[in-house]
Amino acid sequence: MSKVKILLAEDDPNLGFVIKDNLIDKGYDVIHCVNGLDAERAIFKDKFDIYLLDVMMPKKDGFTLAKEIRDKKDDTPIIFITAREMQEDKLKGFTVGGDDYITKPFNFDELIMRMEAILKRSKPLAPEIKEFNMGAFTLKVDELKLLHGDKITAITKKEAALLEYLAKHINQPVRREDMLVKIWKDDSYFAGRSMDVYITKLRKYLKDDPNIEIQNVHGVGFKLAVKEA
Amino acid sequence: MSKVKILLAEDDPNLGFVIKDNLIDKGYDVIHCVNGLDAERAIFKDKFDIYLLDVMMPKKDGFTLAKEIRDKKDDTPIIFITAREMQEDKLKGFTVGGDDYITKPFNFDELIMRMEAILKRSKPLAPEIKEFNMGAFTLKVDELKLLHGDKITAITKKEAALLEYLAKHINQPVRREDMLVKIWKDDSYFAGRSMDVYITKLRKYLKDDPNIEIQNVHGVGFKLAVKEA
DNA sequence: CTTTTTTTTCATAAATTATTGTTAATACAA
DNA sequence: TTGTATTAACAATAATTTATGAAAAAAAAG
Repeated sequence: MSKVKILLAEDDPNLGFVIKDNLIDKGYDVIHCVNGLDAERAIFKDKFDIYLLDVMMPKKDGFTLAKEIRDKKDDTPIIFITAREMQEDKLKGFTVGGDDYITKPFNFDELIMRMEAILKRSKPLAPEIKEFNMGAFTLKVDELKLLHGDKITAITKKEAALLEYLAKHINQPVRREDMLVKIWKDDSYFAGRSMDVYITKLRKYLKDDPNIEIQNVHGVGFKLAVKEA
Repeated sequence: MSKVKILLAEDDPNLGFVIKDNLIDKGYDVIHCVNGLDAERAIFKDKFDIYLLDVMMPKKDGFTLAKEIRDKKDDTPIIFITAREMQEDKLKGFTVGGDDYITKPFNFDELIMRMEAILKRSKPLAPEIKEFNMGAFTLKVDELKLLHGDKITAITKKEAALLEYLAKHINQPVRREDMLVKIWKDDSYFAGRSMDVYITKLRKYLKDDPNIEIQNVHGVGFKLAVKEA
């Protein structure tokens, strides 16, 4: 199991460093942003396991960030940090999709335990070996390999991610938008064109088995269709 | 979706009833136990979606209950309720496998939101399949399929949307204007003509079963009429 | 820093679906 | 019954969406 990756958005330099150091000490991987805009950039660039967002920050507050995260269909856990013991803030935090709330000054162990409690629930969706069978093929996601009989094709990370998504929803249509948000993290025109290119590549890989194909569902997305024997 | 079932273990009769009534009011299914032993019995007898355990209770305290729950490999979410603002209690609660912690007196909305935040993560979200039966046909909205016996007809997004609308109001007239606004988002002359084309298409699909038809209701709209056997 | 691999962009073609135009049929009211 | 508005059906056109090769850019590896 690789390290848990945390985005810490906290503008108070002292508190921020203390939290960061302690978290790193506990074995977490921490990216520390000192204002809302930096945090926003990190959110759109990288993937984290949990967000620790200060509510009051210059440029962009924690609630706004949380809303942007959820708008991206990212359901990564969010814990808010606030200086005030304000009920309205707590409720607002949950309303924008937060998972928990911790008030400054806080006991560091409590933060750790709240984090662990949340991660415990959001993690189990990670089966150790990500392997999918479709028709005559086997996709080994982490090894970036596509197996067909004794033929092994090396594929790229994006190819694997896309095929994994299709394989997870085998024989049912998946929406373009969902795949783009999930894999490209960007539902734009060009991301869409890029995905089309990848669909073409995957089709080439899969054409060895006539029983499996990636069908287009016009105006909706694609479907990995397998004909049963 | 069936009701979320809560075990509430709270010995304070006033507080207990207030919480129970409020939860029931919010649409939850609540079993209320007034001491630790009753709660223990309920835990071993029934299955719940979430536990709300008071820490301080006669006969058996909340932490012990939590430990028993976890010992029987039940990972149902647990929220502790406590009267004291004691850090050690918080930590102990998490240590025995609790998910969250709420201190008396608490804001009821906060409890609800904390519960929802936890349930959101512990529930495997059901995709919710939109499916309609009409006569001998089954419409699978998201799969863009119309099934009739073992015959599967692929239909387009708009056809599916229109037929879904009609199916939702089966055997009752729906106004042209309503369908246009809902599906075409445009109640204009040409949108109306377009819809007529779609009605024609749908009629072709449905003509395999003489018991079902899209009737025109002159000056009003259409009606998906099914003759019962 | 250079090379190699991967990913994105671009241009264009192809496929599919949606809308519009036209004409005929039907229903309703006077 | 007759005139008018509404609806049906089909064909033609338009618009949108997707496919694909090749080139450019970006990222990773050496």
